[in-house]
This record gives sequence, structure tokens and C-alpha cells, in this order.
Amino acid sequence: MAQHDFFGHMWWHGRLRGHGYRITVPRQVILDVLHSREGHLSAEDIYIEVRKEYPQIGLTTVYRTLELLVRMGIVFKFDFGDGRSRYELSEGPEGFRHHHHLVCSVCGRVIDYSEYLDSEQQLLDKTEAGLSEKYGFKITNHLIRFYGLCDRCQSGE
Amino acid sequence: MAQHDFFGHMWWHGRLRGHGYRITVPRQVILDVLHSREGHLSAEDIYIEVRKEYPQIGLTTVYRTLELLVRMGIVFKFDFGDGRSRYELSEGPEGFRHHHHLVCSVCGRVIDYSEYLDSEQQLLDKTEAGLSEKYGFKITNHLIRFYGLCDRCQSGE
DNA sequence: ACCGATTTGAAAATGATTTTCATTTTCAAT
DNA sequence: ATTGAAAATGAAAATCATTTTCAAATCGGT
Repeated sequence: MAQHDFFGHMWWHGRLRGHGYRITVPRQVILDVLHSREGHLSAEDIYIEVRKEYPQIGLTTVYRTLELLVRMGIVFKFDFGDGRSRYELSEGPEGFRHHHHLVCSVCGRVIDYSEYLDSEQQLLDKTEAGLSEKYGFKITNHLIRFYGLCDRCQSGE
Repeated sequence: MAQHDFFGHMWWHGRLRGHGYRITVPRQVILDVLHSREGHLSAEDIYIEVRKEYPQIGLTTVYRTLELLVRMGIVFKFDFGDGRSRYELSEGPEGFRHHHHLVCSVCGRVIDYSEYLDSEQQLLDKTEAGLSEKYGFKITNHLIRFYGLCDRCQSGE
């Protein structure tokens, strides 16, 4: 099991090496944390978590590594408007499920959902095709987000 | 014409007054700028523009007014990942056309489009209904964005 | 084990946004 | 029109996430 996890997490080695980047301890620990803790993690969340395994790490390295991973498409960077960016693995070989977001305008709560992706997909495909042609854009990704009031915040308003 | 514009821009008076906010010169000038310059304006863009009409304004007031307008739904706040927020009128009575974005991952260029909104609307309606029910969310707004490489940036990659 | 290039980490710098607080402005009541 | 309390403003300082700097440590091909 630990063995499986170990090799299961190694898939990104090739990606990095292939681009001439080195496999370093800080990078490994950061990737481990991203794998172990799903959700929308801030750079500091990750920093705190990584320190448990590798106390000498610097916040700088966390930021640099995240930037690298975002650039390689391994990690997504989100902004939910609370002043700090959030990071999350885009997908592993086992495939983290792509999802969209519901954001509460009052309390800032973010809910992930993935159950309407199939019906959304048809539209996305059609729209992407049209946009690609019209604007010469090569679309690689998308972001869909609904804003509103979450159940908890509706009573008070 | 100036007369028409004048009254045409006054629609938000009621909105503010209705919430107990006062109509002040800085707020009027900021709204004027937002009306005159479509696009994705940063707080500083707006500050610079406002200063031409009202040089004594402070950047602080611009931020505060924008926050107020966002809270009232008069202005949208976007984050395209370049470190500064962008603001834009959501709609006037004459109705600025709602649009979605194409964002180039390489150069950061942002293209507005609105020609697929109709076909997107069906999906949005269906999804919103489902999400509202399942999560008890009262959806008021949405954000759709495609990321990719713009035509200029594809040749070099 | 060695070496050059990459990566790291601590500290300082940056820069957008927010807070503070004394002064000015708005507007309902007079 | 005048007044006065409450709201809004603006200058300066503070905040705080992120980036830059640079000397020391690490990586990986030899």
C-alpha cells in the first residue's frame, strides 16, 4: 500500500525530468502534500503541512514550486477573491475528477461539484470549437463558477 | 445628448439611496469613468482617469467605492491572475451585454466574447436549477472562462 | 567523489489593498 | 437657507501575500 502510493506518486517525475527540471526533496514533499490533502490549499497551508515532514523548507520554495507546477499544468491555481491564491492538483494518472465551483458571495464558502459535468460537456465542446475557430484560440482548459448565497447565508438575508 | 447621458447615468442613484448610501462627487465621477471606458480596468486605471475630472481624489476612495459597487452588484470584480483586480460595470438600464472570457495562458491577453451566450444559456439554466436544489444555493451570477493559447502565442510554442 | 548548473532558504523588497483618523461633505430636519 | 449628526473622504501608515536577491546547498551526469 505504501509501496503502491510511493510509485503512484512518482508519475510527475517524468514530466519534470522531461523538461530539464530536477527532482528535489522539497518538490517531492510538496507533491506529497498536494496528493494527501485534497481541497483548495493556500501557499501557506501547504507550507505548514510540508514543514511537518521537512521543517527546513522556506515559504519561498513553496511559492516557486507551485509556480513551476502550475506552469507545467500539474497544479491548478484558483482565486476565490479572499486575497490569497489556492492550489490544487489538476490530476494524477488515477485522475482527480475535474470539477466546477459554487462560491458563496457572503461567507466565501466554496463548494466543488462534478455531477453536471456531462451535460455541461456538450456545451463546452460546442463552444470551444466555435471560439477556437473564430479567435484562433487553442483552448486547453476552462473555469466555470457560480456565485450566489449558500444555504447557511440565505436565512440571514 | 449630454442631457440624455446625464439622466442615463443616474439610474444607480436610486440603488445607492435605497440602501442608505449617499450620492457624492467622487462616486459620481467614478461611475462616469466606468461608463465611459468599457473594458477591464484596474483600480489604478480608474484612479488615473478620475483624476482628470477630479484631481483631489484619493486612491483609497477609488478602492472603497469599487468595493461598495461590487457589493451592490453594480460592478463586477475579476481576477485574471496578473496581481491586480479588474473592475467593470455589470450592466446599466440599457444593459451592458453579459460576456465571458478567453484568457491566454502565455501573454495574459483577455478577449471578451458574447456570441455563444444563447447556447450556453440553456446549459446554465439547467445546471443552475440542479445545483440550487442539491446544495440549497441561490445562484445570482456566474463566471465562464476558457484558458489557452491565443493566436499570437501559438507560433512561438 | 567531482563539478557546473540548478535549486534552495533567509532576509529584504515589492506592490496592491486596507486601515487609521482627522477633516470635509451630504442631506434630513429645521 | 442653515444646522448638525452621520457618512464619506484623503493622506499617511500599516498590512500582507508574493517576489526578488544572493550566498550556500543540492542534484545528477561524468
